[in-house]
Amino acid sequence: MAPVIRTARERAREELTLEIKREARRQLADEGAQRLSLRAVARALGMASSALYRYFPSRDDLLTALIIDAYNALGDRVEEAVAKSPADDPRAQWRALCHGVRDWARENPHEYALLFGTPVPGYAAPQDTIAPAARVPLALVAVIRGAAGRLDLRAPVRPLRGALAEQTSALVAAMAPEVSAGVFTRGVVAWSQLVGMVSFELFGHLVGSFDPADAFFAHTVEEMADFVGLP
Amino acid sequence: MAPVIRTARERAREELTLEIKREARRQLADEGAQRLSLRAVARALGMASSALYRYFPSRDDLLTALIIDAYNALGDRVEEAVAKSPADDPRAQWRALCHGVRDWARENPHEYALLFGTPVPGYAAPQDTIAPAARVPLALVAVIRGAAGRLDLRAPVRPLRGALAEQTSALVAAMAPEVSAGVFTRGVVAWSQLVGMVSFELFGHLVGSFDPADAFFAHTVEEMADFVGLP
DNA sequence: TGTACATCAGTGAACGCGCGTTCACTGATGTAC
DNA sequence: TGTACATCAGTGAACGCGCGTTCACTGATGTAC
Repeated sequence: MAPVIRTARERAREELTLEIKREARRQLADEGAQRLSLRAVARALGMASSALYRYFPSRDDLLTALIIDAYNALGDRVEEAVAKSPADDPRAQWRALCHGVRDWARENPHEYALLFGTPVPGYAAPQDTIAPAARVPLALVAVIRGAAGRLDLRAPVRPLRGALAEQTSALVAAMAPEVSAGVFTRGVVAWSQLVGMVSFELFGHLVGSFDPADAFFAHTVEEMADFVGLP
Repeated sequence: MAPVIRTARERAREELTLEIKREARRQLADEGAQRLSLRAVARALGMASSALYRYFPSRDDLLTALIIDAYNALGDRVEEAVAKSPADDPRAQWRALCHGVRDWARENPHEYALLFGTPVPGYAAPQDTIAPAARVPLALVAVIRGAAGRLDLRAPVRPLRGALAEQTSALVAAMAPEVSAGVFTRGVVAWSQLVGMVSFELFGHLVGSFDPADAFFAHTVEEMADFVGLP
């Protein structure tokens, strides 16, 4: 019963939804998330502001859509970068992942801030954001899994105790059974270091010390690869 | 000629300046920086909103004052925590520093976000914020300097090349001449990791994995102490 | 294929709100003689 | 010590702006017979 060919209405709706998001993304890139306004988007598109409510029930829903799109844009970029690296070279893959995150962040600073900066006040991330948000962490886990069995840990991992041992073993069992719990936590440490470093750069905390940050970034990526034990 | 005893006017001005900041800080804690409004502060204090302009020339100046106060509050907390640790135990000092940052951040999440989250759009940090902002990094450098000569690097530091070697040697010469350039960069890596990890926790990126984060945090602090080579 | 009705996109006015900042003013505090 | 003048804090009205959201409506598109 459902027609394969979309009706004019359906096509128009899909296109306008995309155009609204595109315009909103443009304003986000210009001004940042907190200055994003439905009325300004409607104005730029030449529509009445009330018309947007046919497409997004509220400003927060538009924001959610932008967040999901941003996570997916970052995920696409990173997955592609990793896939282009040699399949048997975890260190090259890790390098690609890190530079993918940084390059995307520098090209889209406000979208990066929307994902990893201060949460928008009063906004609660709905379930739909979880899967897109997990893409880069999952890519990182995949890189480490690909190196399982040939990891080279120069500094021994400290044993995990108590609550941490439980949290980690649940995650390892579900995501990376061939990786040791200690190495898995090192991966999480490396991931938080990566985001911390990119945030430092974009949010201006390296001005006067390691700015420009290219050399520091490249060096740290290698150091953290060592830390995780990637061959 | 300048009187030692302040006039009533001067005392009133100092007190009201403090009260304005106190109220602003309260609203910051409740709602976050972007919802902070001069009019709401004035309302809470029972004054006309125009009266605040006798104390702060604009909203941005009030924000700057809050940022400086927040950096100093964090700096006080961390310096005190480090000072309370055994003078000859760099690892204990590092531990105190890290937990000081995290505890303060959890107690003052919106102030932490003001310092380390998304920069307020249109706001440019003036010179006055630089020194307060440097306090925790300087405390970290002091911890590493105190360990100079007895560092225990299990994984060798990669050599610094080109621009990074230059940036680092300038900083090391000015701040920590007894520390090697490689270890100095590891300190910066540890600092960015610390902020990344605290941001992950406060901004909700550990929900569903390492939340609650106490055990993960404590473990990572030790791992990063190893990474920097603290005895 | 043509008609009658239902669905839906988009409009424009309005509600109710809050904001930062300016300005002419009043009245209290401080200063110089 | 008392007076005349200058300084300053605080007021209240106003400017000019923007926002999210609702609602009754018109007119085009889609659907069932």
